[in-house]
Amino acid sequence: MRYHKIPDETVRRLPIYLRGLMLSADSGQEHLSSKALAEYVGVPSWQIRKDFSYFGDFGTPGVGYHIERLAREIKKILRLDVIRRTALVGVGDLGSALLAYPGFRTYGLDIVAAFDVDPRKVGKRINDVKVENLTRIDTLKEREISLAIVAVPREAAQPTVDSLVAAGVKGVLNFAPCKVAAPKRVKVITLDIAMELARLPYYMPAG
Amino acid sequence: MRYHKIPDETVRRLPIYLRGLMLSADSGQEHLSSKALAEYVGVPSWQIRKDFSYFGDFGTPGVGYHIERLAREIKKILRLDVIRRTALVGVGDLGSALLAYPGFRTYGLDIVAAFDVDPRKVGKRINDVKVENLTRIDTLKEREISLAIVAVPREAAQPTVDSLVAAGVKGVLNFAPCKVAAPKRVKVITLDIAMELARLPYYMPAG
DNA sequence: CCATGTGAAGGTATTCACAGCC
DNA sequence: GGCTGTGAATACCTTCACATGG
Repeated sequence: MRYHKIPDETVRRLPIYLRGLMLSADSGQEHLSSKALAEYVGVPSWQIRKDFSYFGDFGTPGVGYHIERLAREIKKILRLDVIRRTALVGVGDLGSALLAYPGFRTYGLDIVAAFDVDPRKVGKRINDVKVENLTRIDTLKEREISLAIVAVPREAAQPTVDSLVAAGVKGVLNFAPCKVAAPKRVKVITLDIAMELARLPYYMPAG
Repeated sequence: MRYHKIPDETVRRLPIYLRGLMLSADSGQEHLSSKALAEYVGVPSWQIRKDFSYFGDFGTPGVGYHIERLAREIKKILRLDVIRRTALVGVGDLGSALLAYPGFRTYGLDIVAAFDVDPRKVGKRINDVKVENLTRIDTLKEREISLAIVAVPREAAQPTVDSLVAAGVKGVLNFAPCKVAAPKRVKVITLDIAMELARLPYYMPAG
């Protein structure tokens, strides 16, 4: 069943598979079965096969999937096969931590610019990135930066996203705990850390 | 339709509603319609009404929902009506940022203990919490700490969760980018920040 | 024989439209 | 009139079982 529309839930899982594939690439093996990958990532093997079936035949029956090839294909689907330069807005505690966070590299993503309103932060260097004044946000387009991470206080989130959109950004990862509006050509994913912690107690029996 | 089983997706949205209710509580209004709440939180009004319908009749036709009462009820459902003390393991960049993060308070959650293996970090005070040696993790039970946040490197995640489970923790928010195993009486939510950023390009048209 | 890929079945969540109530 | 609560319809996702292919 080639070239079907890929379900959102599958897209959500693709980065997990990619991570697993890259981890298992170190094992020396060239191929990997859906069952073995399932072990790595904690998703049932039939789910993995179903997910992969949405975008073509990449496995070999009796053998498994070619790790290298599958990883490349997933990157292509996720559009991680071209360089994606990312900007960070808001260099507070969380922003600084994100600047130092090595995890983005896993997916070929890099934070190459950082902005803040606070003049005391402007000019600082964190992890090889110089913090710039927020007013310079309009240089993003010419610098070919199409992704942004928003780590500003809640009140500043909407104006921040507005200026990012004006600067030509196409995708935003928002850490501010609020809804932000954007034209639908711009994808916004909001990640409210506290919210995730808040739904844990629901699943805890007692105490 | 009272006392139905609450769908997982509804549980996921409850903290959003709670946040919206608390924000709108400042408006001076006593009541709020599903439509008005929809504006605040960015979830359609029919979805909100459906979600609330799973746990009883809290609204008044023609008037809306009593903000205070609904907020209290949601807290009860999420089991946020009792004190939930939280521990943090791993006081690196991300861990430190989480210690300073004020957002948990929104849900009545507090980080009251922090642990790290690095002796240079032990003894430090961040945001009124003293960093303790990791070996003291076994004191969690007697200190009535049932939630934990894991912000350690990937390799350390599984052993960390193991010792948390041994120390009686019932819920874990894991920031390490990997699957972690735990007995099913313990709920683990893994939040891989880079993964969220990685699925943005998929939704971006071009460039 | 082993592992993939996929129709079909089953389950869950979203969306609609409207009856019922203030 | 306005807004809630909900059955019914729809869409979506998961799970299974097995035919197919190396």
